[in-house]
This record gives sequence, structure tokens and C-alpha cells, in this order.
Amino acid sequence: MADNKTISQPTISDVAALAGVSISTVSRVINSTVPVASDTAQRVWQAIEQLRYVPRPAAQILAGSKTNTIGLLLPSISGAFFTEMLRGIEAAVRQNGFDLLIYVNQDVSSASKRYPQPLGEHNTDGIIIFTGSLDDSEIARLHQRDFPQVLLHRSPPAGLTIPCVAFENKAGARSLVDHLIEVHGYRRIAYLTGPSENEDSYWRKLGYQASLKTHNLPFNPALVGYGGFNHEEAHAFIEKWLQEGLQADAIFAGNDEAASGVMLALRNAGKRIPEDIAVVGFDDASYARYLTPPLTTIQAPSEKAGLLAAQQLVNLIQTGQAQPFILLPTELKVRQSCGCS
Amino acid sequence: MADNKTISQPTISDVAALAGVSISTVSRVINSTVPVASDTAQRVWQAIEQLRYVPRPAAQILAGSKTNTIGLLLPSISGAFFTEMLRGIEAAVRQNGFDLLIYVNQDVSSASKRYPQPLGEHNTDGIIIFTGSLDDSEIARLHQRDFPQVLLHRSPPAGLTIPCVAFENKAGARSLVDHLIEVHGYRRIAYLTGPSENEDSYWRKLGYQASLKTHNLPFNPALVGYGGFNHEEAHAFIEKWLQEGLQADAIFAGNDEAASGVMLALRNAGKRIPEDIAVVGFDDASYARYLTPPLTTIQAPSEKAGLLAAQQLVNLIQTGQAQPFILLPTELKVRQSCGCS
DNA sequence: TTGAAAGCGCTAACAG
DNA sequence: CTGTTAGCGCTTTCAA
Repeated sequence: MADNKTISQPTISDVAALAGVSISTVSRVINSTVPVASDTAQRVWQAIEQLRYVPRPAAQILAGSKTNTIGLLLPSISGAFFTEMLRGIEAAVRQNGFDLLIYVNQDVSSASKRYPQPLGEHNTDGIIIFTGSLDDSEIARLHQRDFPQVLLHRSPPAGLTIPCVAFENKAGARSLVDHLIEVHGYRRIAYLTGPSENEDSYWRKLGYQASLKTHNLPFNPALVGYGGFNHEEAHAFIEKWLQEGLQADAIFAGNDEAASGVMLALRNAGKRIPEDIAVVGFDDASYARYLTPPLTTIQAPSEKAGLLAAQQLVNLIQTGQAQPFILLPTELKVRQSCGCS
Repeated sequence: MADNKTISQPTISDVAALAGVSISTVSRVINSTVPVASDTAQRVWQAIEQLRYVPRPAAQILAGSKTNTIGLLLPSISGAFFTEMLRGIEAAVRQNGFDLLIYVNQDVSSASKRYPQPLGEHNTDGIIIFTGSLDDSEIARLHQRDFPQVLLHRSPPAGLTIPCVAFENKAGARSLVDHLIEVHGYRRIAYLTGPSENEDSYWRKLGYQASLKTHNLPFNPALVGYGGFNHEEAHAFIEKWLQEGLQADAIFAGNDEAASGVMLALRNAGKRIPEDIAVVGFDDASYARYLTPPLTTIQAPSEKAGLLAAQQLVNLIQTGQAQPFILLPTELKVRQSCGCS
């Protein structure tokens, strides 16, 4: 009779039957929502373990209305910082008892028109939106519906207050360029931007300009190039720049990946680093210290950024409150590619 | 009356009402399980879009019994290959219409006793198990219950047939060491292992030994050290080895991360690479070509491994069939750290 | 402190 | 081709 039950997983009724209580009681001891007599609870736990009973999330969600899941929206799975960031997010999400659902929005511009949205009220309690993975209109729509969201490495659409976490890009870039100018006396310092929609790149450039200004150095647009925040594009750009006769004392590559491409292009062209030209990056990727010469860069706490973003989202979900803005401090890592020894 | 409905998301009933059909009809046009008159379908789609209706996964899962979710079990979020691998997995999972749930099993040995298991029949249709994230007994238990699983970079517990995908570690390592011996004439070649439970390390060592044997070179246990498959441990080990007076023509570091640590330790000790001693790695991490000298290594297709593992799992879930074993070819990447120019 | 019962939103027979 | 209806497994009033 109950034979076909054998195949499927035990349900709350099986536990209730075995423990000799009602299913509501089982539910209560599992969720500890309401006090239950300790000996009753005992029996229930025993039944649960004996049956190896595991509540079905789907049923809990349907009956409850919370999904206990946090969504992470990404433009792609790539970058030297990615592993660290995800580690931070996963840890915080898990620690708070949530599950993590990841979605890669291949084509952002068309994505906002897409329907249905892959991550939303139907399958998550809130989402972390990494820069470049969702456009302003969708973010605004979610905000309007009061759907919990936290922005990672981007600021909210104009006029909206949405919690976001980012690095102190400007201050970091500034201290880096300060070092180049003050310690090494470089005057012609080039900057390589990342993708135009990348806010990190924007703020780093501002820091670069601020440092120049502080030291009464002119801002020369001809010294601003495109490195794309990756090896290949940075490499290609520097090759071209060199052919065009670039004259510079130092190159601030925008990030470490670009820096490695820059260094290779420079070396291929017979330039010595840092004697002929210095190179610095941003991020402090794991391999930065293994480049030759070891890369002077700005250490950016990616894991912590991920951790805090997730934590903020949990706060937002559970209390409706979160810090509107978290700016994580960065630190100058002086190695040898700047000219230090 | 229906005002409080306004707050919550539309349900299938709302769509049915607006389109003037029953909920089953709506379900049918959504899932296209049964033919529906095209004009009826038309009206339903219109209602769906007008309401911006999105089916609740929880309800679908509960009623249907498939979760449409694939689980990924990891020992940690780290490693140079991780980003690529995840990219492959995510792509395949998504392409097949599944969601991806990630769980990091912090402490494997105690994890199998943990209860409930974080990923299982209750929340996924099948799981990808990365080496080191679940022990044999749990794998055997899942297998016994016919729960779909695919192993990544590890083989099944003895006697069980469970689909797995891995690199041709042995052949790759062998061709690498062949190159060292045949092209460069090295005779004293050291090998650095990874964690003892890491199968990649095991097979690479076998390839190393096979090459030695083929060339009538003795296998010298004193030339086998521990590099842990990471920068730090490899660096520390080489420092110690050097102090102990290690004599070697070349070091096969086990993987690229370890290789970077080895190179740094060697350089700090005043050794020239490859003149005094050659260094080779395995994986072809993104930064391998940016090391100095550029690292000769074995290219391992991590993204493809992830992709195929996910694909196999989907096959297993949908058809009950999958290839029992997939070994991905690797390729020798000759750069300069081996002595080539 | 406990049980009974009404849904949560959807799928899948079963009738028509 | 379409509507009715019975659950899926759980949470949560409402009574007792």
C-alpha cells in the first residue's frame, strides 16, 4: 500500500506520523516559530533524523512567500577579481542562511526588454547587481516596486537611493599617481581607461587627474588611451601607441590585467621597466607580485566588497534598512615596476 | 475588493481571468504541452504580457516535481582555473534552461555526516561534484538512490560507474617532461605535487614517471617535493629545498600557480631561469605568458571541462544516459621558461 | 501547547 | 481543443 512511497522522499506527514503528532507541530519544531513541549520536540527530531527528512524548499517557498534565495547578476564571468568577489558573496549569503542563484546577463541593453527577467520577485528575495549587468530603467523599475537590491561597483541611477558598495577608486588612483610624481619625479604619466561604462575606470581617471592638478602638472588628453581593463586590448593599444611615438615616463594601466599586457608590449619593443618607463596597475591581482618587475599597484579588497554587498542585501531584506553607500579603502602596494627597489 | 491583489504579483488565475480562459489553458500555452487554438493562445500571451506575469518556480516545482536546478558542489572558490570552469558550467546550465545553485563545502570530511546535505534531491535535479568537495560514502549514497551526478576532476569510488570528466593529465605531463628531456637534455627533473587527495596531481606525477622511464632515466624520490598547487607553499618548499642543496636541471611545478612561486624563490636565490634551472607548469593560466620568462606549460581546457560536465549532467537528467568518462586533451605550450627561445 | 484545515500557485490527469 | 479538479508539501490562522 505505502510501497510506492518508498521511492520518493519522506514528507512532513511521514515525520508527523512517525512522531505521532500533527504536521503543524513538525513545522513548528523545524522553524521554532512557536514553543513546543520539549519531549514532543524531541520525538519529532528523532523522527526527522530517522527518516532523513529534508523540507522541500519549493513547498516552503510556496506556503511561506520568502524564497530564501539571493540573486547575483553579472555581465560575465571573468576578471582577476572575480574569484575573490564571488568567494565573499557566497560566504555572506550562506552564513545568513540564503541560497545563491547566479545569472549572467549576456546582452545588457536588450536584457532590460527581455521578458521575463531571469532574476526577480518570483525567484529571489533580493539581488546583487554588478556593474554592467542591468541598465538604469530596470533598476529603477525594481526600486519602484521596493524590491531589495544592492549595486556593486556602480552608483544608482540619478535621483534614486539604492545601497551600493565600491572601492575608493579615486583616492587609490590618486595616491598611486602621487607616488609616481612625488617619489619618482615622473611628469609624463599616461592613463589607460577601461570600458567607457565602467565606473571604476571613471573614478580612477578622476583620481589621476586630481593628482596631476595637485602637482601643477597639465592634464594631457593625448596621454589617455584605451586599455579595456584586459591583457589583449592593453597590449594592442600600447603597441600602436609606441609606433606613434608615445613619450611617457610612466603608464598607469587602469588595472592589473591591462598592466600585464602593457608590460609585455613594452618589453617586446625593447623598453626596460622601470628604467625606460614605469608601469603601475590597480587591483593587486594574485599574480601582480610575480610579474617582472613585481607590479606596483593598488590593493582593492574584492572579497570584502562581495561580502559587504551580500551583507547589505541581507539587511535590506530582513530589516528594510541598509547603508546607502559603502566605499572600501584601498592601499598602495609599492613594488618595483614603479622604479622603487 | 481585489485591491489587495494589486500589491502582489499576478498569478496564473489573473492571466486566465483576463484572457477569459481556464488556468489549465494558460498552463498549456506556457508549457506548450498540449495544442491550443492559436487565437486562444494569442489572447493568453497578450494577457501574460499585459500583466507582466511570471510563473512562480516554487509552484511549478511543487506541482511538477522537477526543480530545473543544477547544483555545483565545490571545496572552495579559488584557483586560476576557477573562473573559466564556472563560465563553462554556467553557460551549459543556462543554455539547457536550468538554474545554477552553488554550494561550498567547507569541511568535506565532516560534511558527509552533516545533515541535511545542502544539495540534494530536495533542491536540485542533479549535481556536479568537483574533486575534494564530497567524500566517497556520500557519492555512493547518492548513486544508490539514482540521483544524477557528474564528477569533475576525480574518478568514482571503486566499483561505481558515475560519469566524470577530467583532463588528460598523464599524457600532458608526459609530453611536457618528454620535451624537457628530448629537446633540452635535462636529466635531473624535479616534480612538485599538489594536495595528496588531488587526482590531477596524482596523474601528472604518473606522466612524469612514465616519461622518465621511457627515456631510461631513474625515478628519484628525492626529486619529488610538495608544492600544494599554490604560490605560497611552492615558494616556501623551494626555498627550503635550495637550502638543502637541491640539484636539478628543471622543476615541473605541478601547476602554474605553484610555478610562479617556484620562479620567485629561484630568482630570490640568484638562480637564472632557464639558464641555471628550467621551470614548467600545468594549466596555462591567463598570466602564464606574462611571467618572466614566459612559462612553458600545458594548456588545460577548464572552460570546456565545465561545459561538458554540465552537459553530461543535463543528459543524465533528461535521458538517464551519459558518457561514463570524458578525458579532455591537453596541449603543450612551449614558451621560454623551459629553455626554448 | 497542539490539531484541523485553508490555502500558496501550479501541473496533470480526467472529462467533455 | 478546453474546463474541472485533485493534489504537490508546507506555513499559518483559528480553535481547542
